[in-house]
Amino acid sequence: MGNLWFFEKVNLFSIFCPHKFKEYKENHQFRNFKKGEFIYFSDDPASSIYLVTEGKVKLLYYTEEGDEVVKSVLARGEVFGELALLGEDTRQDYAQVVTDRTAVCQLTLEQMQQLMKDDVPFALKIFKLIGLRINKLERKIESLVFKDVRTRIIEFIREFVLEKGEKNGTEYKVDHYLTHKDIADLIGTTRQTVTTLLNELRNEGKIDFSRRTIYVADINSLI
Amino acid sequence: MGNLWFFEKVNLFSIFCPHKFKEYKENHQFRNFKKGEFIYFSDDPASSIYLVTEGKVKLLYYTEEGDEVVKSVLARGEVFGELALLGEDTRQDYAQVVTDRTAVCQLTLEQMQQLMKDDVPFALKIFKLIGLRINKLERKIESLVFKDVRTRIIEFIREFVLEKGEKNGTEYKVDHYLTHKDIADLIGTTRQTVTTLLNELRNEGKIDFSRRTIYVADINSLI
DNA sequence: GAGCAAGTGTCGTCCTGCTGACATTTTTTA
DNA sequence: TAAAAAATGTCAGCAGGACGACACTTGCTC
Repeated sequence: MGNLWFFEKVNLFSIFCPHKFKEYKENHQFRNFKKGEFIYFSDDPASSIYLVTEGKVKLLYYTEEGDEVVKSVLARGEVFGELALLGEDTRQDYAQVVTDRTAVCQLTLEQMQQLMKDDVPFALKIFKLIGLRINKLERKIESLVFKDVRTRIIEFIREFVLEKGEKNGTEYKVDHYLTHKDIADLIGTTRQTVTTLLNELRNEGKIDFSRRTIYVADINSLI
Repeated sequence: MGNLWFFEKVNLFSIFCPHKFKEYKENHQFRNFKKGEFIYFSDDPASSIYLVTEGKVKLLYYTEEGDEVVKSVLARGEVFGELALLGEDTRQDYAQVVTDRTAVCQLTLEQMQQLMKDDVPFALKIFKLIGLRINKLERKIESLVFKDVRTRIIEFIREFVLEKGEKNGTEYKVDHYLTHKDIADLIGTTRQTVTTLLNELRNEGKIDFSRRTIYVADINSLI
C-alpha cells in the first residue's frame, strides 16, 4: 500500500542466495543442518542474518527454571537474526533446526549492510519485515492481556493456516512441526490446555488435525 | 558495547531541535500542546517522528469494547512514532499529551531519512532504539506468561525508578503522571489489583508513594 | 522389531487475580 | 467554592486455567 508498493517485487531468495541465480559468489554462505542442530546460541555475537531456504527452524529461549520456550517456528522464505541490524550485539535466543535437510542462506552483517545500501527496495523490505514483527509482538501482548485461551488458540490457528496453509475454497490445510507444547508456548498457555482445546474444537467440527497437519473446514466459521 | 561504542555521543536534541543549537532551520517543526490534546490519531498517516522535549506523552489504543489502554508514557528525551521508519504507513495507536506545556520536536519521514543518511552515528542510535524496543516487548511477553502480578509490579517499579528516578544512595524517588489504571495497563492487570498490591508493598516497607511520586527505600531489597 | 522417549489425552484440585460493587478521597471544572 | 469527575481503597464471590498425575499412543533408536 501507499508509497511501498514496490516491496512485492523484491525477491529475498535472489539476494540471499545468489548462487542459485548468478555465478557463484566468493563470500556467499549456504549451510545445511540436521534436526536438532543449533544455528546459533544465546550470547553468541549477533553478526549474521539468515534466510530459511529449506526445512524448519525454531527460535527459543530457556526460562530461569530451565524450561524451553518456543518463540517462533520459521519455514522456507522467512528471515531471522535480523536484530543484528538494529545494534543487537549478542543473541538473546537460540536458533535450532527442527527438520532434517534444513538449509539456510547466511549473510554477514557487513554484507547485509552493503546490499541494503546498494538495493534500496531490498532495504525497505527488510525494514518492513522488522516493522511487522513489532506489530505482531504488540498484538500478542494485547491478546495475552485481554483474550482467553480459547480465543487465542482460535486466532492462532486462523493466522497460521492463512499464512502458511494451502487454500482450497474456504478449506485450509497446513503441514507443520509443532507439538502441543510448541503451540502452548506460542500463545502463552500450557500443553494440557492446548490438547483439550484442540479436541474441543475438533468435536465442534471447526477443525480437524493429526500430528503433523491441521485442517480447517471453513475459515469463516472459525471465529 | 562492541562496535557501537559511539552511540552515547549522539545527542538527539541537537538533531531533533536544531533551533536550540544553530540558526533557525526552515523546515524544522517545534510544537506545543496542552493536556489532553492528541499529537496523532490511529489511522493517521505515519509520516513524522517525534522527540519529547518537555512534559509527558502517552501512547495508547482502545479495545474493541472501547476501553482505553496505555502502551507507554514518554518523557523528555524520548522518541516516538519511529515505526514510520519501518514502513508503517498509518498509525496503530494514539499519541496523547498528559501534561500542560508539553513540547515535541517533529521531523518528517523525509527529513529523518536525510539526516540518517548524513549522520551515521545518529542513524545507528535510532536503530538501536528500535532494537531495544523489540527486546522490551519480548521481555514483556515473557513476564506476562510466566510471572504473577506481584512480580510484574515489582519489576515494573524497579525498572521505572532506575530509568526515570532520582537516585540518592540506595534510595530512589520518581515523579510521574501514572494512575493506577495506567500502571495496570502497562503490566497487564486491573486497576484494583494495582491499588491493592501497591498498598501491600507499602505495608511491607518496600516502597512509599503518593499520587504523583513513588519512593523506593532500598532498591536492592525490592526484589 | 523390541524398548524407550516423546507426544497426546483426560481428570480432579486448587489458587491467582478478575469482576462488580460501593465508599472515600482528591482534583478539576464551572 | 460548590458540584462533578476522576482516582483510590477495600471486599466478597467466582472461574479460568495452571498444575500434577497418570494412562495411552506414536515414533524414534539400536
